[in-house]
Amino acid sequence: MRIIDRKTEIINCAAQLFKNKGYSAVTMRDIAQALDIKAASLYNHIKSKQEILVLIIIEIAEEFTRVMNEILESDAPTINKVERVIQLHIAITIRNSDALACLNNDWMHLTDDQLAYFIRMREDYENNFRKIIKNGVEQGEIKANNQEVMVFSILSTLRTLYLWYGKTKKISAEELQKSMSELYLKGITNK
Amino acid sequence: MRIIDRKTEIINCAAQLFKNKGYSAVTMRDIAQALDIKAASLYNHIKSKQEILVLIIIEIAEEFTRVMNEILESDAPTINKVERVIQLHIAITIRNSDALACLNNDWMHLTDDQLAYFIRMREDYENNFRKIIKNGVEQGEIKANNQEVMVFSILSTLRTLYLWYGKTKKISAEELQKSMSELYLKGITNK
DNA sequence: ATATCAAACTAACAATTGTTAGTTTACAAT
DNA sequence: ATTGTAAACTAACAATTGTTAGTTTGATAT
Repeated sequence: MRIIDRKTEIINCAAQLFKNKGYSAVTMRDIAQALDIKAASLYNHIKSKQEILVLIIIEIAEEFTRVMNEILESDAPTINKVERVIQLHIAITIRNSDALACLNNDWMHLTDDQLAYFIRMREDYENNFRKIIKNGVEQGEIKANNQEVMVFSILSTLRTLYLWYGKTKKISAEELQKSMSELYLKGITNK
Repeated sequence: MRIIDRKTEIINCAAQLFKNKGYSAVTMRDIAQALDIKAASLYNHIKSKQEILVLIIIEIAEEFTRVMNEILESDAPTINKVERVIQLHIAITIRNSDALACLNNDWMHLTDDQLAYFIRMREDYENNFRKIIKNGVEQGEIKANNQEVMVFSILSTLRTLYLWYGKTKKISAEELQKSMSELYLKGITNK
């Protein structure tokens, strides 16, 4: 076992390829070639192509689930909770944008139990964020406009952050966090 | 030629399948089966699988390009232009969400000229929206916060609208338009 | 009745897919 | 020196892929 073991190297390499072309369009030979080995050699480390997908997606999904539960259970004001959700997405995007892209685009290629597990986590995540917003409205912190639109707008942006981050001139995590909070909390117009 | 000809039926059917599983994971036999014919029969109507993808994506992309240019050239206030962009995405989402999903997820499977053409349209679209925001800042209509964050947040939401629209309890195009404008222009917080 | 033609069919192809079996290599520990 | 082991290899497989060639069907117009 090295500092980063071979299996992890394969997972990371695969995630990068999946990000660019999608799970289905990437072959085991593609992954092998990127690592400068033969396709059959991959099977010394992983069980199947499916397993690679599962390992990429589930770990990230569980992290989202875990942190979201922490945020939900805290007794901070709603605005603070929304900020922490934004922070969570930024942090994971910076740490592992390849896996995030894969989670977003290729989750439907999971099968059976793993697929059901993922879908449940995803639904729970959305519902928990919905609860945060709803609670904010009840506490008078947040406008009583269409809550669904708020929920999906914010989550859409956060989920596709990986498409933007690092693309234009570099922006720090702190600045991104600040700008996004400002945008969603106060809007874009003057006055 | 019927009211809706066979080729269009194939395109629409394929778009729906592509939406669910992605271009690469859908086989010609899948498309054929959904139409209750054999795969080889498809080739009486279309030239290749690639052609289906091109026809789905390019038409929509050109529509976005065309309308964006109209909006950009108008002399309406910035806020009005942003609202019209929102309106554009809502309209196309409602009319053809399958094709929109395909454009979003499978554009990278275009090849050669079509790929270059698409990428150029996409870049132009983003740049044009960026110009609208920038102009709004210069006119004093919009806050001088991080403009990039505004651009990508709004476009992210608009581009993934197809994932949400029609999912929860139905909301009219007008109400969606109103809620989204309100959200982005004024934010979610009270006061 | 005959000809036309769109649109389906059957059968097959060459290439590519994920995967398995069995073997070799190179280095570390005994 | 011998053994063990991680990690590569070659060769091949059965299935699936997009696609082509040639044929049949069924309705419409002459």
